[in-house]
Amino acid sequence: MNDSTIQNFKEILRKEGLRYTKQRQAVWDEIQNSQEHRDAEDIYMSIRNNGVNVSRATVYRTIDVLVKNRMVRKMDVGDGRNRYEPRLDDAHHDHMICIETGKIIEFYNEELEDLQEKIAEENGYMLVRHIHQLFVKPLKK
Amino acid sequence: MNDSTIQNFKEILRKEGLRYTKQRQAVWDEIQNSQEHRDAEDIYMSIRNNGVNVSRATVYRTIDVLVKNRMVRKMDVGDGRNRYEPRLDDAHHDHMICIETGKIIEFYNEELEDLQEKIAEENGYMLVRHIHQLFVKPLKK
DNA sequence: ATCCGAATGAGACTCAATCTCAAAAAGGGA
DNA sequence: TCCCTTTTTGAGATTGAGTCTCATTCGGAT
Repeated sequence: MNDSTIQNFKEILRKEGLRYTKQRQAVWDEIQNSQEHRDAEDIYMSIRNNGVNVSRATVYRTIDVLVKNRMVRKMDVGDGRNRYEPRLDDAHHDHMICIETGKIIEFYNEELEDLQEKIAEENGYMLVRHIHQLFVKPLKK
Repeated sequence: MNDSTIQNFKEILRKEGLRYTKQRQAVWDEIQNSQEHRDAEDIYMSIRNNGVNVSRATVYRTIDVLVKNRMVRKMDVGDGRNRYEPRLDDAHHDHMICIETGKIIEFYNEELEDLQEKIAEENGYMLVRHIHQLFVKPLKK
């Protein structure tokens, strides 16, 4: 919502040859203003509740642009609905999903990251990206 | 297709309170006889081409039983279609997917497995299962 | 061989995501 | 500011993997 982020967003649209519209801004604002892992329907409804008229098609189309430009991270939690979270300039992290409560916990482990690159290289490949989710349940006390 | 696997399959059906039918056997045969990572439609079509009449509903229902009983592994490669592979008695492994060729390479790394359990525990959780996929591209020579 | 509850299958349905295309809006030029 | 061309939007249709329904068929215990 601050000026620099808006400028950055406009810059990306320009680079992609796309126009700046209030719908696109609303999608980015909505994702950016919440640090949660939300699905497209949730984002769509929130924008409408804020009084901005937008369609699902536009929400999905805008998310694609944001994901492509690494402003938003798309995550598949395995339940059929993708979740989205802002990337801002924070570091990479993976997710732990509690199978009892549905809670999503973020984690980052340097050793794990290095190991993955090493495994890819040992097989003659270069690591481009990865999906890593731990499905967990609370430790019994 | 050999006797011991058929007996094992019958045993599982009995344990689940399910009947032994030629459709269920055909689904298990089809998955078992190919070490590839196949989608449900592919499995369905192959069975029909082999002359066994079966419906998609039965294929999906049977796969659920096989997955539950750890005879088949279900994997989400992120393109909307789950893939299935027989587990037989081989050890656990994860997958590396080449983004240029679509090739799926299996890998297993003990250190990686240990690290995941450690991370879960550090957060007060117990690791139940995980999804781990490396999207890679060939190293330039 | 009979019988009854379980299994099957054709097709309806679900639901996230994508597509369509007429109408609306952006933004550059004058 | 007003035009004009091109892009964007949105309502609703469509897609496609997977699930559900329920009348009919089948397994298998007796």
